[in-house]
This record gives sequence, C-alpha cells and structure tokens, in this order.
Amino acid sequence: GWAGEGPGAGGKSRHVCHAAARLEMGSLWEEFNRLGTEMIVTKAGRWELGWPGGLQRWGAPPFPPPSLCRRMFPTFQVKLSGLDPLADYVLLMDFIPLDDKRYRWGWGNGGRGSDLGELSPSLPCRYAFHSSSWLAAGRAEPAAPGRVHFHPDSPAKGAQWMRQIVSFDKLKLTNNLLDDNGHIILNSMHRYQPRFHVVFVDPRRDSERFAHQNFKSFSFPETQFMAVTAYQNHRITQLKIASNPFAKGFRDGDPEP
Amino acid sequence: GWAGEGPGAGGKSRHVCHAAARLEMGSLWEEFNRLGTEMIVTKAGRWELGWPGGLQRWGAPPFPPPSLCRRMFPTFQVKLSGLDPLADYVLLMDFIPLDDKRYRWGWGNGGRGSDLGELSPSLPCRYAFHSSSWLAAGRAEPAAPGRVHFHPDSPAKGAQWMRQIVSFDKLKLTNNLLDDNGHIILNSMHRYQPRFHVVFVDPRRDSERFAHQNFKSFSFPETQFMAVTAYQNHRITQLKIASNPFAKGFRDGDPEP
DNA sequence: CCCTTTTCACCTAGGTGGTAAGAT
DNA sequence: ATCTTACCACCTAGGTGAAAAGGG
Repeated sequence: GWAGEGPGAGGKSRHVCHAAARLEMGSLWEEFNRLGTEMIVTKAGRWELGWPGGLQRWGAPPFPPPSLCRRMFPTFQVKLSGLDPLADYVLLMDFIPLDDKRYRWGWGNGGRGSDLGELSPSLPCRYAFHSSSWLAAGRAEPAAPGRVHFHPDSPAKGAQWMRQIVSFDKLKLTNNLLDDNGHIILNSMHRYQPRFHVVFVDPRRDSERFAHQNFKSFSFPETQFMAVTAYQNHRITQLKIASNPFAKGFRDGDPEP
Repeated sequence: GWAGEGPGAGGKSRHVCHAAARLEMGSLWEEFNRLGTEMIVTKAGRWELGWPGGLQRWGAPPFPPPSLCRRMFPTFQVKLSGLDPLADYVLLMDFIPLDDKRYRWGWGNGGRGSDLGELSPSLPCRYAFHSSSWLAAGRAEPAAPGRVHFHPDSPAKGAQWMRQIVSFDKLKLTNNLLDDNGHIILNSMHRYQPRFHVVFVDPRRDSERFAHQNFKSFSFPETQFMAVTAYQNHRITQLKIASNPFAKGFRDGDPEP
C-alpha cells in the first residue's frame, strides 16, 4: 500500500512533508504476513571474524568481506515520490520490537509453567500450522543495541532516489550481540517491525535545530516478522522456497511462470 | 609507484595539494606493461539493449542490468593519502589517447602500403611475440565521445577514501559508439592512458571559479594499454589466464600459491 | 586477410533451506 | 525438549578466454 505515515506528520519541512513511499512486492509481503513472516538470523561465519590469508593477489576490493549473515526475504523495497529532486537525502531503516514478549513455537502450555502459553493479542491465531502456533513465552530479552542500516547509495539527490525502486538488499540480520560489521542485531524468537526513514540533508550550519522537521518515517504493518534461527512454520518455509530464486534448488515439481 | 603527479601542480587548493595516490598491484601492472598490455573492448549484449521480461517477480534491484562489456584486468586500484578527512571528494577516471595512430598486429609491411609498418616511437619494440608485433597502421579513428567514470562511492569524505584501497572494478570498456550505459568508449586497435582524478567538492556558492584549483590528477605510465576486441599477443593471454581468478578454468598445470 | 561478434564451458562469489550435530 | 550452529548441495549472477562464425 501507499505511504504508511510516521508519527508527528505536523511541523515537517517542505523537503519531506510531501514524501511518500509505496511498498514494492506488497502482495508477496501480505502472503507471508498471513502465515506469520519469519526471518532467519545467524551469527557471522569465520569469514567475518578474520581475514583469510593469500587472497589478495589480484584486484578484488579487499572490503567488505563475505558474510554468512542473512538478508531479508522478501527484500524491503519502496518506490519514492514527493521528494525535492535537487535536495540531498539519506535513506535508512531500523527495526523496533513489536512487543515486550519472547515466543516459542509449540503445542500450547502442556505441562509448562503457568505464565506461558498465552497467545499474544497482537498475534493473529492463524499464525499456526497444524496444531502448532506461536505462543508467548515470557518477557523479552534485553533489547539488542539499536542499530540502523543506511542505504549504501546515501546520500543522493531526490531525483535519483525517485528514478527507480529503492532496494535494501544489502541489509543483513544477525543475532550476534557483538557483531562488528554494522549488521542489524535482533533477538531470535522476538517480533519486529521494520521502519523506513527519509532524512533531508539540511545544508544549514545549525541544522541540528531542525532535525525533527527534516525526516519522515514509514512503517508497513505487512512487513512485520518473527526473528528465528531456523524456520518453525512449515508453510513459511514452503513459501520462501516457492518465491525466492536462490532457493530454487528445493522446489519440487511444476514451475509457475 | 607513488604519486604520478598531474600537470599544473601549482595553485592547488589546500584540500588537494597534498593528495597522493599509490597504484596497487604495481608489479602485476609492470609485468603486463613489459609485454604490452591489451584490454578487451566489446559491444553490450542483448541484456543491455532491452530488459528481458518475467524477471522482476521477487526482490532484485531492477538496475543496473547485467552487462557483457568487459572490465579491466588488472583492476585499477589506488591507495590514497593526504586528503582532508572531513572534506567531500569525488573520484573518477578517464582515458586519453596516447597518440594519434591506429595499430595492427602483424609481420611488418610485407606487401602493404608504404605508410604502414612503422614502429611507433612510444611503442617499445619488445611489444612483440615471435616475429609479430604492434605496427602503426595509419591515423587514429575520430576520437570516441570522451567519457568519465565516477567511482560509485562518490561523493565521500576523505577519511573514507583513505581508509581502504579504492578499486575501480565497476568500470567497463566498450567499443560501442552509441553506448547508452555510461561505459567508457574506446576505439579498438588504439592506445590509451588511464587517468585518475581527485576532485574536492567545494561547498562555496561560487565554486566554479575555483574548479581548476580543486582537483588533482594522476597518471601511471605502467597502466597504459592497447584496446583490442581479441587478444593478439599470446603472452598477454597467458599472463591474464595466470593472474585473473575468473580465468582459472584455462590454466594448465601446477598452481602457484 | 584481418578484425569483430557470438556462443560456450568453466570459473568466482555468494544467497538458499536441509540436515545433523551441538548447546543449554 | 528446544533452540542454535556448522556444513552441504544446489541455486543465481556474472567475469574469463576459446573457438567458431560473421563482416568488410
């Protein structure tokens, strides 16, 4: 859908007040959201912990190193409009906890502690498969360091951002609290809402005074998800395999053109 | 080597006057240059002429499309120093003709026109293999449109440029005079000198008046090359195969670690 | 004849979920 | 019992020169 407006739309500068964002692949996001989107989080592999020797003989850029952290799928992509074509903007994303709970995937509170097994009011009961579903399992872990991901083309002119779809396909998720590669740190078994921010780069010398006027935020509810280290809902797994080209090796039968 | 200084070093602004660039992989460049470096130029394939249908189902960025134009090998890479860490710079490259001749690869002017077959004075006679060598073959074609390649991270702060090696591995060469993808257009069978430019982004309103002070250029003679559509000197082919990891499939015997 | 274009097998580089082992 | 990690086969995407075909 168009333009999930952020809070405090009043008092915005003319450079962002007309900014609008349309989520791309909306029907795919909704298909996932109906089942309860899950996103894989992993720790980085050995490639990120140290730099293997003997690799620099030729001409590859030495940075960034390969990463075993996971991208999001679907990829968060937006089509922008309403920016000042000649002004500079920075685009970035962050992730906010949807509630203060941690979850488990299972069959209800069979023989468990008394405070477990309640369905979160914000979790539709259809986030389930066969007799399993997501159940609240206590209070959330201490929040991970709140990081942001800048779109690597930032900063750029409004005209350039609006010319084509903006894709956050370099964004990676990790559950490593000590991550040193600038990835987004999330707690597994917790729910998150991606947020998208358009920030006008104010050339005035005292631009800090206008910081609150110079950005606009967008939240698309259909992009919320559960962070997991392995998929729990088999329907989610099957939809990922069916729709992500990198998982084509796991598809069974007839392709759908 | 360090710092191939450009012309007119006098009157440079303080943001660029101390800038220095060290060519990376210098020994590999020199090894190629001793044999007479050749770089492949091609026209774009069908992928660049039109956008194939049915490819946008998921989440890939729609641009840029795949390209069949060729990169340079070795890749042009420099280590920068002497920039103002807090100032913005744009980094770019262009290619200037080394002379006004076109060349052919062959056995001298056996039965050919009288004005052919002269060795260019700037072409060392060792640019040869067996009895073949590069021979001047008339005047240069009309110069292709003079294009520049901006490093895709531009603009960025001096600190960021100096933090790591700057690699121009996205730069692509084409012989298509009608190229519409912003690639570098070169004439096959002509010689070129790559040039590297550091441009300070002057925030002053009348910055055009200081444009000549705000950039510094670097030329590394060991990076000059002959543009070709197919390799002529077999020694060049073998050195490319031996040193470019993407050509590993053509290597014969024992690897050298 | 000399140069260019096209197609191909073979690589690098890295994004998938499956699976089994490991951790708590 | 439940969640996490490490490794794997199998993909996408694209960078190589060889060889054959095409063109003036």
